[in-house]
Amino acid sequence: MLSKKAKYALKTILYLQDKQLEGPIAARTISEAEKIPYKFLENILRELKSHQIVKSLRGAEGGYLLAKDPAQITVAQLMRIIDGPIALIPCVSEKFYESCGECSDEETCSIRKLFAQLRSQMLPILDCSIVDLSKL
Amino acid sequence: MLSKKAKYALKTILYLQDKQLEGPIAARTISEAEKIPYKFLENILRELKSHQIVKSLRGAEGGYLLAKDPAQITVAQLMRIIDGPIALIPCVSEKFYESCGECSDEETCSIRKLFAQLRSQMLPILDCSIVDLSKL
DNA sequence: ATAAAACCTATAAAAATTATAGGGTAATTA
DNA sequence: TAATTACCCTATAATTTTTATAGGTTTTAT
Repeated sequence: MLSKKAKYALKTILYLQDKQLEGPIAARTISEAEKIPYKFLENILRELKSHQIVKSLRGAEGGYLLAKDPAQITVAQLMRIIDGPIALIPCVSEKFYESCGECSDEETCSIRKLFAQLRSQMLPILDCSIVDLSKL
Repeated sequence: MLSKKAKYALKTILYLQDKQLEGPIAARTISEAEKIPYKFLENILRELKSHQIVKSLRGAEGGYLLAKDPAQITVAQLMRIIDGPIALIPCVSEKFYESCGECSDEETCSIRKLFAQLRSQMLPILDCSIVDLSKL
């Protein structure tokens, strides 16, 4: 399941995309519009900023903006930043690979093959850009 | 990510499938062979039994057996029993539907459409029977 | 100057996951 | 029939992860 945090992040990005022309949007504004706890949202925004998904302007009249063309921002990117791997077991994760430890032989592990297959089917769907979301 | 518990359950079922001809297998045996904490395994086996995945024989020489043709047992079934929904958000789950609460309009929610699509792509892969796992 | 807002670190609270404890009950075998 | 084996069940503890809050610092526009 997606974490609440990841949902918040998605909503935040969708909101910023929507209000792109209005200049920087304050975290407080997003918090109220999307009913996200303000301080929690700040943490999320900081993570998104550190991954160059959003940028920010400080001081009065400051706020957040998308850091790049929304067509370049995908759901998979956001999920990875907030929740980590897309894959359901770590030993088939591309970006967050870890040995399961438990299975003795990774090559012949039958569970592994299934989840590798699953991951590669999931990926193209999640690589959907946030602008294309509304066109589904 | 799959929970450790779900991995344990998968391993257990695979183990039982392998040892099918040897009659009932004691939880202790599975626990030692697969390095699953014994008491934790008992809990898992009880859940699997309540869902008619395994059956049990009590007393000395007792143990667990698959309750049905392994061709009829799928990875998706096991995941649902142990971890709940396959879907990544509850409002697109078939067996565990719940309103997200957060989005005002489920019909037009753009996130929802993506995850509905994702779920329907995941399902056929996870509906793989445990006997077919080794044939991948 | 003042107010608004991002920035940052730490901590707390809640929930979920993982694991253990301790006894009860049924069946087998000696 | 007594002892042993192993499933059955409920409760609780320990750990980890998730969610949320607290309290400040720094920056900037007015």
